[in-house]
Amino acid sequence: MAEIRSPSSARSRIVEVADRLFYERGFEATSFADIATDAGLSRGNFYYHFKSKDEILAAVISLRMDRTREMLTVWESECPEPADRLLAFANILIANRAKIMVHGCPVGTLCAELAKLEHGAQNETVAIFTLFRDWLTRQFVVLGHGENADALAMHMLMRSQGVASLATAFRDEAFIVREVDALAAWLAQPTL
Amino acid sequence: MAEIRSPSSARSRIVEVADRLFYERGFEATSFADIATDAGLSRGNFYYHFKSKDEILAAVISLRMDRTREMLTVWESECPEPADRLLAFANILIANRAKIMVHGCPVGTLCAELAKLEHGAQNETVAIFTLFRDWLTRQFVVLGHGENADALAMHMLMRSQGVASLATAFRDEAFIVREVDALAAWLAQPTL
DNA sequence: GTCTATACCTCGATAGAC
DNA sequence: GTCTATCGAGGTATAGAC
Repeated sequence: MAEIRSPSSARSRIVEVADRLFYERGFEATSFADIATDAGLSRGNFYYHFKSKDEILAAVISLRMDRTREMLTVWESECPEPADRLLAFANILIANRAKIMVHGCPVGTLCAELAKLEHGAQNETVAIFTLFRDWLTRQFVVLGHGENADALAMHMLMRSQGVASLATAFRDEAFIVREVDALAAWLAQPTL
Repeated sequence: MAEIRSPSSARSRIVEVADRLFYERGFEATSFADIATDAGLSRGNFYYHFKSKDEILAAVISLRMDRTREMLTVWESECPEPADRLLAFANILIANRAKIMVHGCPVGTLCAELAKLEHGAQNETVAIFTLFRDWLTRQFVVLGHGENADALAMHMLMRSQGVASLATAFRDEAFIVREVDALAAWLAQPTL
């Protein structure tokens, strides 16, 4: 049976391609022509779906927000124990190490780029960080670290960002594994 | 007495301005016109000093290399104890917190941008990281951690990168101070 | 060494035929 | 909904007068 496309398939295809290219090449370095080519559209037809580049950026950030929420929900259902949930977070670095060694963390690098561009959408990107932050905080609260749960969450986020940054610089897989192990060890007795 | 300019003063002025703009706005987002304007030159005269944007980038990276070497030398002469030298490194985050909260780490953000652009100069930027890495390693060796001195050095670099990344995202000064304190505490008994 | 003028390209964005 | 054609702005880079 022939494939039936929903009316928004072109739109979602654009967002998917933009999401990938913004990650791989950066927001500014990605042109409409790049996205249109990879999405199989003409440049002109592009503006039927998005009126500006900022609109595409907003859609991409929204997509990443949704996927992050989904991922956190999956971890919650798959890991009844908060300790295992925190380990699941740490293991993103292992699971995505190939891409991280080439393009860094999707959230961190976009946030840094938008900060330098003084782009208003930086706030929306930070909101993805906040999603992680609040979720991590809740796990630390359940573990009995209510007092400084948020500081511990920020510490975990910080280490994941640091590992991603140096992984991109040195492309050292052993470093990533070593630091994830160290993070897991820290999780056994988290202090600040 | 009138100011006497060395023949390379225009050149060094360009590099200084480019260094600042590449940090504040990013490499790609900075145009020749931007640099020329801030350096007080016409666009045309620009190419008398630099034949291409990549040449300016190379000069900027070289400048940062020199300044990093100089900084490390100063720390060595000001701090006889390796422990104090490591603290001096950690304190860059405090000293530069205002700029870091807006533009991130100069080395880390440039390295991430060049990685996405697949720019050959990424290797030269990583060399600045290596300068820090080797210097930190030497301090840990003197402190008796010869076995995993390099891993400890990478861990310190990693944490400074992570702090810079989240500092840019959340613009939280208290977070920086807290994490530098935590890093100092870790330095008292560094483990991985 | 410094300037103006300009070539040539790609960018984001628009108009209008189909 | 998709296309081609095109605009104006801004990018890198060059030529040539002074």
